[in-house]
Amino acid sequence: MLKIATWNVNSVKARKERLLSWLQREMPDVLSLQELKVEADGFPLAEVQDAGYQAVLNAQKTYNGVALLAKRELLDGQSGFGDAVEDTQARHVEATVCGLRVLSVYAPNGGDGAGDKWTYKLAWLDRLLAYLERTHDPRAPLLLCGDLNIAPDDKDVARPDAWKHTVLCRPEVRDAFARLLAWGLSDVMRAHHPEGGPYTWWDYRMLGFQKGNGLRIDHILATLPLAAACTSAGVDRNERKGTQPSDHAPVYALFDWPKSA
DNA sequence: ATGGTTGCTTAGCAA
Repeated sequence: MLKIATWNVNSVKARKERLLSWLQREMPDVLSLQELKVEADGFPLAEVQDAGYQAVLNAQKTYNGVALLAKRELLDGQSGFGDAVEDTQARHVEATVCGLRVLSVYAPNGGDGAGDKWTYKLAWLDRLLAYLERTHDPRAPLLLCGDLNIAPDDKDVARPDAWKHTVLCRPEVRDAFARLLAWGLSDVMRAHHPEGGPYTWWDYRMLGFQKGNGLRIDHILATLPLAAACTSAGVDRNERKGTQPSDHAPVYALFDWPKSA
């Protein structure tokens, strides 16, 4: 059994104690992190290693930054799509663990949906798909984990009318999500929660969590050989409570898959 | 329509 999780921690510095205690309590085999917001030397590597984890980082100062943590060896770490685009934002890292290729991604938010940030988001999602098509095989065991900044369906939004025209819900990004699935990825959360949700993010503004104004924008997508082995999936909603929470809760999925693979 | 909160950086941006 493999436990895979993904968590946008919204600053690994601000979330260090929460991250370490969550790791020790939940002991996922693999944890995908987003929004580290620190350079590599600001990442709490020694503490993470003390907790029994290896790490592969694509770190960046102030914004973005992604990582993969794992109890087993992380092999062949790689960052960035290696395409023709000049991109300074750290939004992708991947590695092989337990025979799986695992990607941790932080998709652009898209801002107000009018300017450069929106153009960049749509282009980045296109580049992600092109990268998968170019470098990966959907018949192989692969996991795409992270904050895609897409709520795939109105069922994934507590108040769909309020969010309908935003960058998280517009048809363009829902189409990008659908194209990832068409390539060969399966939304394991949807498979185990066909009713929609559970939500993974609540805006700090407007006291989103307190008002139940959530969306499902963090995802674990699996190619078919792995999706078939997924036995359950959920969101650790409690981690959004208490003092100094991230605005995202951890998302996890269990797979009937050998750790030794 | 606007506002509300948090984090990084230090007044303004990003989410």
